[in-house]
Amino acid sequence: MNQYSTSKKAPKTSRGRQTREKLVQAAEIEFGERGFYEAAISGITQRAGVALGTFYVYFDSKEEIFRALVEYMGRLTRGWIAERVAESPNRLTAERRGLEAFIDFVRGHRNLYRIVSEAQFVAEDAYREYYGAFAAAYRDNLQQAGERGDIRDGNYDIWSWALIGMNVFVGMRYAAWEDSLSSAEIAASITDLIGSGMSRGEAS
Amino acid sequence: MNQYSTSKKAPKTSRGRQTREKLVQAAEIEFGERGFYEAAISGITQRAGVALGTFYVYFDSKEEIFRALVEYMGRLTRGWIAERVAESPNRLTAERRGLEAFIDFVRGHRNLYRIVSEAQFVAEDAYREYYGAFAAAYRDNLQQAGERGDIRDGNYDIWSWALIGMNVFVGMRYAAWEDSLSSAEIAASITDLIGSGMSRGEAS
DNA sequence: TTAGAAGTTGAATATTGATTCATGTTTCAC
DNA sequence: GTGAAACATGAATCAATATTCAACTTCTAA
Repeated sequence: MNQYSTSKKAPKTSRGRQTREKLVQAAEIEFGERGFYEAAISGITQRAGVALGTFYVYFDSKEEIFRALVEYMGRLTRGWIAERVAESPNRLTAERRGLEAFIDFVRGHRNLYRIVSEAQFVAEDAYREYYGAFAAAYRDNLQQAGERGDIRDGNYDIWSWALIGMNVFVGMRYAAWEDSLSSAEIAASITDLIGSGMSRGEAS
Repeated sequence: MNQYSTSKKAPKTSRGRQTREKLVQAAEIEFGERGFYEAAISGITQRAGVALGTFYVYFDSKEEIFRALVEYMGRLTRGWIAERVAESPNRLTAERRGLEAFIDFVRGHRNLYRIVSEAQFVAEDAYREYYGAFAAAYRDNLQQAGERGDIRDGNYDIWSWALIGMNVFVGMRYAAWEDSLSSAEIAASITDLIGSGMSRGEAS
């Protein structure tokens, strides 16, 4: 299983791989700006600088390139975050760095939200896999942190989804929609919340 | 400003209001099942039991009824939650009840997610208003709880979006996608997380 | 050098469904 | 009882674009 997953149309030469890559990157812009249905294949091929027919050399349909794009964005995002979270001294620091990285990523890929959330209709399985992959990785990290005694016990499955949701919504509001606050400020505020909770310490 | 907002086509009689209401409810199903673009006006009118042309008596376009639907769902959701959160003894209890109510709501309106998130492309302003209204209400609640000394200080704006994100994602995963866990269980796990945080209590 | 595999081209096809509109029906104030 | 406003109807229009395809070009192994 490679990055071309199930397609019968995988490129065989490096020239072909380049063209396919150009198409996927053009699709990021076209789908991001116009949404799946308003996006035109001709828009993608124009942006990629190839002829309309070339599209069908590499993809069977509009839906197929969209799926490929969602997977591509997922790999890109997870890779970017994993790199910047690596070797954090503890889970809370990893959370902070992860959110910072995510916000920075969104600021460089404004179309991420539109693309990913449209996958819900266009390719629901791709959508579930997208977040499922994040959740699985998150859960493992929490598990390990729990075993190290780094964090409290809890239902880490549920926690993972909750933490992803926080990241996604904070990213949407403060990175995709507006960027007056620095990623560090935002991440600090969130880390404070999930580190100590919102209750006052009186009961303990 | 009423629920028909800017439309020039507001119904004038109760017969008209009924027909319009039937159309919006049919739209919830049609848009929810097929998504905005695959949804057909004829599908909406058939479900509502009226003729195709009747649609244009009440709405100028497919987009307009979609906007109306998003607003309608927002009012419905907020109303439902507010009712079940009212008169909670403290903020954490309110959080728990709110999430429980939300999960139950989603289980009765499986199409909520598809509709709301598709609004991102179809009617971005309606989408922002949808979550903006939630966030504003949330922020006010946190503010009041903070003033009462019920919760710690923090950036309540950011916290609001984080908490909404948690609710949305947990609801998606455990209510829209799967419902093996009870809303009470889920809410308890989340309340635990946001109440006390994930750090162990050693430092304090 | 060359065959054929891989890649490229863009005009033509074919389907789909949103919106219009001319006509018919119901309601009700007077 | 009547006229007008409100409401309801569904066949016809029309624009948009995903996909196909037959011809052409580039590359590479032997």
